[in-house]
Amino acid sequence: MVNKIDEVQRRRVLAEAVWTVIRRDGFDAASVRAVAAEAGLSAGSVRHFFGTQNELHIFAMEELSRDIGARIRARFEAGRPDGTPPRGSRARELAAEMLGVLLPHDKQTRLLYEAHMQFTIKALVQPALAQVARQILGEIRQFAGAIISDLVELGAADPDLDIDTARNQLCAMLDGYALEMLVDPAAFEPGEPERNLRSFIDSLDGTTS
Amino acid sequence: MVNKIDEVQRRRVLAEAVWTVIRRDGFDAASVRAVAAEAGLSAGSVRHFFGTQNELHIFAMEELSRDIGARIRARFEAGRPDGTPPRGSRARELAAEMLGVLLPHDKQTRLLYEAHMQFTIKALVQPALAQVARQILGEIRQFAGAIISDLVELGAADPDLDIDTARNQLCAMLDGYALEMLVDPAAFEPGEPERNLRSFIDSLDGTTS
DNA sequence: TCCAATTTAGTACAGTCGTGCTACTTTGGC
DNA sequence: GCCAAAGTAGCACGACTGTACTAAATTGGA
Repeated sequence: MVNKIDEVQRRRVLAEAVWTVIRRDGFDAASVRAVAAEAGLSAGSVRHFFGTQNELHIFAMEELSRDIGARIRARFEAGRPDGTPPRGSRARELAAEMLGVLLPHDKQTRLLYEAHMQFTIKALVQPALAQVARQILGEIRQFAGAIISDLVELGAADPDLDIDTARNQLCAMLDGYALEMLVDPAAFEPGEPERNLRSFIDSLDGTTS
Repeated sequence: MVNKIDEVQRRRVLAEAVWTVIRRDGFDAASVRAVAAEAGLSAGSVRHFFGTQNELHIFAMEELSRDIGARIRARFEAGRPDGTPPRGSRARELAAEMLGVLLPHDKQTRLLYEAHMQFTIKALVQPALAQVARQILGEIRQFAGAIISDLVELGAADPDLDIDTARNQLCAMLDGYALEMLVDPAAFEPGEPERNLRSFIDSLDGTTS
């Protein structure tokens, strides 16, 4: 075996090249040649790791999905360093902070979301991508649901709260803010989406705030 | 003058052909030839009404923006047939109903939004489209703001409500629901987004519901 | 009926595309 | 040093692209 290069890593590099091209020129600009050039390879070499362009696209989107999922789980677990989350007002504050991981406020998150949105919208017309798109949205939904459930369990939210409704509202708000912040970042003052998210979380508390 | 065909109408027809192609295969599939074929014309004929492909794309997006704006204004005015909107709980109910015009629940709205999203995401990588994209988002923002303001003025919402915050939350929720409903319509039960929107509007009332 | 302006159709050109294919270079085990 | 496998580069093919251009068809006014 003369396996000099790490295939897994190489596929990862190519996936990231797809993201870069897509962020710069959109999904359909991610031709085999353009991705190869971005990664500093030849088109023939790319074909050695991905049989078809579609395979490359799907892998790149799945890899992005894995990245976003990992970000979410990392943030969720980091919010509970000692295993026992705080209660009351502090619990809501922490919840809002954790939700911030899903907003494109810093450069890195923004880059991630630009590619994510390009993939997601292309998935509307390319069924092979639709499954992955739904998976990412499902991950966000699950994350939001866990946060809401926790708040109720901790007594930091109205015990009579309709969890499904609150989770769906929160999800929509997250996705909507992400979209709006990508399209028109100048429309928001720094920290504004985060504060509004916090405000929503606080409103889940039945007692008068 | 031998102006036999209506240029305005012809440009509208071509814009709609752009929407159709974009909904079916994505933004970049809207080539001059594909749009011409969709409209039943030749590429040369399309070029007679639009000098370049970019001009065609921008006009198609602006036309869509105008359509959405008109839908919003029509719904807003239809909600006030006698000029004086109702008060209290009925005011909130009406507000939620009006907001429904921005959700892709029926076929026609869905078609409109599929094209809208394709344009919007492509605008992330095509500055010439970005201005139109921000304009549409601004229109939604203005609509949501007007509804919130009305509720406060009518005494149907907490007088101490932070209007900007509520408007931004509502906007994000609208955009997010629209996106999610396009990507994964099966994730929502019939009328669920509308009910959740209503629930949010109701929560703006300071008094215990 | 006929002219002239408008509209349409079609062609041509220089690019880029995905993919299949072949030849070349590199490299680890012997 | 040598060989075989792995990786790379590059070409060829047919198809599609935007745009420029020209010739044909259409049609209303005189």
